[in-house]
Amino acid sequence: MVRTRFAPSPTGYLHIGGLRTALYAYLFAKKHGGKFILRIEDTDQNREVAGAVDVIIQALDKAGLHYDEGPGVGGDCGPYIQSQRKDIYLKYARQLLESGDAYCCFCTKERLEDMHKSGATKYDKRCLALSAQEVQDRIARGEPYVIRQNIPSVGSSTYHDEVFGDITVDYKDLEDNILIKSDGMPTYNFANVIDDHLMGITHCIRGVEYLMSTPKYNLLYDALGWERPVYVHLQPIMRDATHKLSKRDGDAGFEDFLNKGFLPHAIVNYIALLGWNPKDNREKLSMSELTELFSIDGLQKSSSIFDETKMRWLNSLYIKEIAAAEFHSAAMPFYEKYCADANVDLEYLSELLQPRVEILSDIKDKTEFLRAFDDGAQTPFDFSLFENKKWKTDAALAKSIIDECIEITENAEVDDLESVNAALNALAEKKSLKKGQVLWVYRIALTGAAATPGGGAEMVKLFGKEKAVARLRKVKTILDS
RNA sequence: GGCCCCUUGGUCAAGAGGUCAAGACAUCACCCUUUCACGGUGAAAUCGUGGGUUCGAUUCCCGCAGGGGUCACCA
Repeated sequence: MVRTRFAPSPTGYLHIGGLRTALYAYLFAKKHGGKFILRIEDTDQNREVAGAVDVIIQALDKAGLHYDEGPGVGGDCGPYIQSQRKDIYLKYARQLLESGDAYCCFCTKERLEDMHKSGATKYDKRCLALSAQEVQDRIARGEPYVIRQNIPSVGSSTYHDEVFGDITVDYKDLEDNILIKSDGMPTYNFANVIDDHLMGITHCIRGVEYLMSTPKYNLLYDALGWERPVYVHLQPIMRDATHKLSKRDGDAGFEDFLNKGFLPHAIVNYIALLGWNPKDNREKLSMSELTELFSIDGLQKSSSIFDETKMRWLNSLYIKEIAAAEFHSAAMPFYEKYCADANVDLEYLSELLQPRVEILSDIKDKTEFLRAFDDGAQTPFDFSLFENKKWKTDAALAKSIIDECIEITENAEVDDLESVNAALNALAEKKSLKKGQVLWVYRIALTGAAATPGGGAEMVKLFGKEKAVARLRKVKTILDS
């Protein structure tokens, strides 16, 4: 049975790269009828962030990555939070101490620092030479110590990675890393191995930053007599050619994109395609399609650059297909923020906006005309907007038909778009103008904006007759003066 | 710096010795259209570099360059 895991450290937000790692682990497990597990790696007590675990849990839920075992849902291999598993690690550390695969180290941070200053790139194994008696005495004296992994000083290790192939690393390039810190907590290097084994993880899917240290973990698996998992290392998602997506630059949080008005699945769909492809040309894929198509041989060896523009495009596809009511409620927070004083039919506004926004926050710009017109200025907008080179219109033309426009609006059956347009067409005919000329002038007079989410008739319906007429009258006053 | 990894248009990418080197986003043009958007058609744009191997290299090998990763009592 395939078992994969997502093992984030709780930093207070879910990184887009982390989400993609989680997604691949999830898809791989689901594709093979296996289990997807969430484990929290919080062994660094200095980095604790309050509420951070909930942030991750909620984000995974929104993204649709439902885990089978983990905090909150339980499972047979709990607890799933490493800080609650302290004793477990200690037990195996002792076993390693006995077999000689690990040793106690009393070197102070100062000595370690001095070593590095004098050019050393790794720990010199000094404490490995300590006698059993001396170790015992110093522990008894209460001297702080750590437990280090005893890595062979010669030889090399080769292992297979599913995306990078065979990776060989010389032992001399590996340090005797710390397994148990002086506070008794394990380091990632240790906890990760113990937990992956105890939790039955069969496929270890994680970032490339662990590619080089994997031989160390393999040594641990071997020393403990455990079977190594299959490794799948993933290249990072980049902001540009030389920088990773980072929290610091504000372009890395899943929640940030949600707040910008991206739909959760659009984000998931997009990042699925960043570093993986299904070998056919489909790009808009549901979770079940992703599950069905996912395969590690579609994984990319090189890193890829995050392109928000393309994600916007994908998002627009999803926005167009959601139900009108769903769009409306998703748009609500943006109306509250940007259209609070607009006094228009918001449901109708949603109907007009849904096919025209790529992400929900586009609502701000798309509704600019609702805010700009009524700002109390003498001229409600720049009348040069009446000028249209294709239709050959200008303010003078506007002036010549503004009375009729007002009249049509006053008599309009506002909800009946066709009748309003018919009246406008009749006006064009009467004045020997082209349809477009009248319609352009009418829409501009009504909205004062070069681009609006709909034509003149739609705008009248949106504003309501009273407001539409008031606007036209205001324009007439200025046109006449 | 040592070690490990990566390198196809602006971006995501297919391609695995012989292709006019797919497709998508973005860009531009045209069409549709009362604006914007949608949609349609089309254009421009790519194999980092130098050597090999081969009848033939984007594809295989070596070097170089560029980029990334890693060398913590962080994960």
